[in-house]
Order: sequence, then structure tokens, then C-alpha cells
Amino acid sequence: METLTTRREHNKAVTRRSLAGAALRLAMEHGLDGVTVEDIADAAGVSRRTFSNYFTSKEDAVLDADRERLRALVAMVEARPAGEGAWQALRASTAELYRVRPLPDVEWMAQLRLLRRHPSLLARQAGDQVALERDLAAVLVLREPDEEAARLMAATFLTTIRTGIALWLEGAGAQELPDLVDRLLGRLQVQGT
Amino acid sequence: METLTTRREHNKAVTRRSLAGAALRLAMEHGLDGVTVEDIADAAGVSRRTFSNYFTSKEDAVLDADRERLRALVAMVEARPAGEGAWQALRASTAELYRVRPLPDVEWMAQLRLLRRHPSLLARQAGDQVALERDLAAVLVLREPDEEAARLMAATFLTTIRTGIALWLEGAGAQELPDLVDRLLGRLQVQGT
DNA sequence: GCAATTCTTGCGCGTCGTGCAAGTTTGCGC
DNA sequence: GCGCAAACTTGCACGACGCGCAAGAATTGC
Repeated sequence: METLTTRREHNKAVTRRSLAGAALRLAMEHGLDGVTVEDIADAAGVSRRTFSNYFTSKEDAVLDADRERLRALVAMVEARPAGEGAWQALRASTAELYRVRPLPDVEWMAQLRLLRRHPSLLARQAGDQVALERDLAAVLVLREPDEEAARLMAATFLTTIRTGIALWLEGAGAQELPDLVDRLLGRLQVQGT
Repeated sequence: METLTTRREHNKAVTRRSLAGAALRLAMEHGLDGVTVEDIADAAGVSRRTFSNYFTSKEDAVLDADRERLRALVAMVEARPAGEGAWQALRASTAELYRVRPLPDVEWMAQLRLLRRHPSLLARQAGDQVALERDLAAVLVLREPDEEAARLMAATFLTTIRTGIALWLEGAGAQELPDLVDRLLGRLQVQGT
């Protein structure tokens, strides 16, 4: 059993996962405001100072998995067949994401729901997405040469994802999230060129 | 010259405007990180504690005018002719907003540009918009009965506004912001029902 | 004018983010 | 293995922040 990467990178990845995991777990258990950075650091077995070396805030840590998911999505879009149109590539990648990396079990999601209502998390999530818009647009521009259109697509696409999650969290959750998101994506049309 | 509202409401409004104005001015002058809440409070002639009675953070205060603008926009959408479709009402209201409340002068905007690059402001702005999505969707639902579609429209509309501003800030600013935003809105189509 | 409501202020406390410097771990060439 | 350099962790210290609380000041309505 060898580490594929160097020991350093491996250790860092472990610490990061440990911190993000502890942040999410503790926040779901005690509420976001019921947890301090120190609690998270303790649970991960590192100092408060080290926490700050990885994340700038609790919110940052809690949403780490989310960001990682989105980055994976961008990579999937990039890997779609060359001929495929921009919006189609986005839709297909989204479906692929839910297939390849399904959501955790139901009661876990139930707790996550409560957590996600927290305003500072919503704000942070929105901010993260804004930061990703450029990267996504850069990938899209290969399929949609008009930069303005690519940028608009990236932004509205990410917002649609977020809206889908929001609706799903608000609703009884009767329907599956992937179906809901796909339906929303189908309603949207961004004209290029 | 009588105050139209009660003295209390008037005083509060004055203090709020004073704080928000000082926050924006000082932030443009020294950068967001170069200003403390205390600085802002001093400039507005109130205590640090009182600042917190109005705003929860610097970012909150700096973006106050922005939020107010958006709330005015929602009111405009509500006031559009009854027969008008949802998206059309949004587009028309946006144009109206730029007509009724034009942007301040050029050099003021130039400084604002620098300020707006600050990540914590972008995040906060995005968060503010998310908070407004519900209100906007509630107004839209009169014109677009499908709640899901109304919500999606609200979200993508606000994102388009934000994207327009972002593109405008990044670009040389050669074109007028209202034109840019309107063009983006024209590219987008949200299917109802 | 007076009592009730609302707003301001100062104080205190726990938390947060970060620069810094000392200590520890890891990587790598020899 | 050995030892040096780079990278990472940690504790410390500091300014700043957000907010609960209670006392004082302003405003309201009667």
C-alpha cells in the first residue's frame, strides 16, 4: 500500500479532508453557530492556527466538499465530446455528476437541509460559485466562442443548480434532486453568438 | 418644511444613509480592508455599537445602496401593466431603473470598480441577491403562475444583472452598462409552465 | 407634562483572522 | 544513512468584530 503522491501532499489532503469532515459533522450536529473553529480543529486533531492554514472560516470548511464537487463538474464539462454544444455539455455533465458521485444517504441529507438554511452559508455558497464562473466560462468558450454568451451560460447554469437545490430543500423532497435540476436546466435557453 | 414621516423614522433613515455613505466613501478611499467599523461610525458621528444596530458588517453597509436599488427594481416589476409577461416585465423594469435612477458620475464609478473586485464584497452581493430571490419570485408569480418557473426566472434574472455588472467592470467600459445588461437579458429565455 | 416606547451608548466577553518566529516533519541529493 | 533546505505546524499576540445587556437619552401619544 503505497501513497501515490508524495507524503507531504498526502498528509495535507488527509488533514484537509479531516477538517472539512469535522466541520460538516459538527455543524450538522450543533448548528453552525454552535461550533467554533477551535472545536473543529480539536476534532481533526490539529491546532486552531492550522485550521486557518487550510480554511479562512467555518463556512469555508463546511462548503469544501461542495466546491470540490463543482470543480469535478467543470472537469467533466471539459471532457465531453468535442462536437457537443455548450449547454448540452453542461446538462449531460450534471447528469453524469449525479451518476458518478451520488448524494449520501437520506437522513444525512435531512440534517444538511437544516444547515443549509443558514444565511451565511447561502451567501458563502453563492460567493464560491461566482468565483468559479470564470473557470467554467473558460471551459465553455471552446464550445461557445462568444465570450459574453459563455460567461452568461456559466453564471446562469450555476445559478440554476443552486436554485434546484434550494427548491429541493424547501419542498417535501418528494422528487429526486437530479430530476428537478435537469428539468430546470431544460427550461432555460441561452442564445449564443 | 416638515418631515413627512415621524421624527424617529426620519432620524433612523438619516443615520442609516450616513453610515452607508461613510462606509462607501471610506472604502473607496482606503480600500475595504483599510477601514474599520469604528472609522465608519466615527465618520457618521455615532458609536461603533450603533453601527451594529444598523448593519452587521462593513460589507453590509457598503452594499446598502445596492440592495435598496434592487428593492426598487422589484417594486417596479410589481407596478408594470398587468397584461405584460414576466420576463418582459423584468426587462422593461431594468431599463426603467437605469432611466429613473441613473448611475453616478464616471470617476466615482472608476473607484467603485476597484472596490468591487474585493472577494468578500462579491460574495456578500451574491448572498444579498439570493435573499431577494424569494421576494422577486413572489412578485413574478402573478405573471408566471408556475412557481418553479417564477423562481428560476428570479434567480437567473438577478444573476444576469450581476454578470452584466461583472463584465462591464472587467471590460474597458467602452459600452454603456444598461445596453450591456439589456443585451444579456435578451439572450436569455426561461420557459414557463 | 408624563409615562411608554424606541434608540443610543459603553462595557464586556468570546470569537475570529493573521503576522511572526520557533519548532517539527518531509524531500532530496549525496 | 546524512544533512541541508523547503514546507508545514504550532503557540503567541493583537486588532477587530458581533452581540448581549443595562443604563441613559430621545421621541411618541395621550
